[in-house]
Amino acid sequence: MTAGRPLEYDPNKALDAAMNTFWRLGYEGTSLQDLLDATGLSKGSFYQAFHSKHEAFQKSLIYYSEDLSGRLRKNLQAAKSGWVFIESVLQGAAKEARGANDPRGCMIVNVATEFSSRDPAISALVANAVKQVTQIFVAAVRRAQREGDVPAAKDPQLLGRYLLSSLSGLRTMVKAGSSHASTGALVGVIMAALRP
Amino acid sequence: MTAGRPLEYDPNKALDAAMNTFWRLGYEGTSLQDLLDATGLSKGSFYQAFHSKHEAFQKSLIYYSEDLSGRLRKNLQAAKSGWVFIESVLQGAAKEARGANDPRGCMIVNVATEFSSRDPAISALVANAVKQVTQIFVAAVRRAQREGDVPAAKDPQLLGRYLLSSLSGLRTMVKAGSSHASTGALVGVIMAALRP
DNA sequence: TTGATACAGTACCATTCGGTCCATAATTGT
DNA sequence: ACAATTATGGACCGAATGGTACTGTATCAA
Repeated sequence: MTAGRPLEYDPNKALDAAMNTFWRLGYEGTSLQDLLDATGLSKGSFYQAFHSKHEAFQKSLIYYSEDLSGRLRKNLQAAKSGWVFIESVLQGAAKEARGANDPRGCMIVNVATEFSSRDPAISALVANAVKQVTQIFVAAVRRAQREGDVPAAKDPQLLGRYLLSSLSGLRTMVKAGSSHASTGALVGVIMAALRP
Repeated sequence: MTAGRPLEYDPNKALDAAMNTFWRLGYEGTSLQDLLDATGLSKGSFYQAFHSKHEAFQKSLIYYSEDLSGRLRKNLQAAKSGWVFIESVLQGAAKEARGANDPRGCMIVNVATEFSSRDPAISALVANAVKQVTQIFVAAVRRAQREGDVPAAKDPQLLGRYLLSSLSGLRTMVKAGSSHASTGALVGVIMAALRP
């Protein structure tokens, strides 16, 4: 009954390319042309795949945060301990410190910064993504408490949010031009707050 | 020898208006029309005062960071103690949590996030602004050490940078939609890292 | 008065913006 | 073979972009 010419591009690849462009340049900073160049699609195909720039952006944001959450969850599972997981995530962010390639930071944070609360749909996506990631950090703290690296008396919810906040602060420092040495040392201070 | 009709607008007011617009909407997000509306200038006057959008943006950023540094320095001097100063700055940021008015965050952070290292001139301004503010936090930590609220053995430079990082993390959480209750509690955790 | 400057307004510029439309090409089930 | 369905690239769209230039007119110092 149905039929039709098959797609010549990989929809997932296209989404990935679009996402990376938005990640790098922000929403306003990304022109339609940038997206066409990145995805390799023609205008027609682009508007057939995503129906507008705005929708492409939303899909990109969802794609990014699901991918991020997935990787974090996997890393937490695979990690030797909750403590080590937390430390490696923070150090990973610190290590992005600027070389030739400019650090893109976390797309969720970038979007939150660019849009604030101006766009309700975007705000909801951001809030949801933050919730997901927070839960992972909370889980990591709980595990670290079970493993004896973090005092059981502390509030894991609070510490989880603290870690997320610290992580995005770290990323901002990196974007603002801090050296790797500088940001690396910060990780120790951040984690000291988890200790008795 | 020279002469001419005097300015009818207050250049400082115009700069202030431009700055606030950029602060709210970002560089790409601000159109020339937005600037004309905000400053009340005609196109002619605008290009006579600032010579381009980009230049207006740079002046706005400088104006913002000098104003910020000035206010912070004054507050530090007037504060009862270094500790109290630090706490009030952090609580101030936490208190911006979203009501009807969307939080604008810190313009320096917004700019760093929007531009990353794409624009060297902007990067330099950001780096300089960060340095200024960092020094104020370092001074606050030093004072808190003298006053006995922070152990003398700690590295004030490191703690100063930690505070700035934490502050911008906090602001990001606010922008991402965290409640006041949530961010307020974070301040305690952040400051715990300064304690023995 | 003269020369210099600044004003508001507007007409204009090329370019880019996001987005639509359509004629053609490719694939399918019948 | 054929109709139905879908993808493709490019022509085209109106609006907005940042920026220039030019009008008069007003206000000053010398």
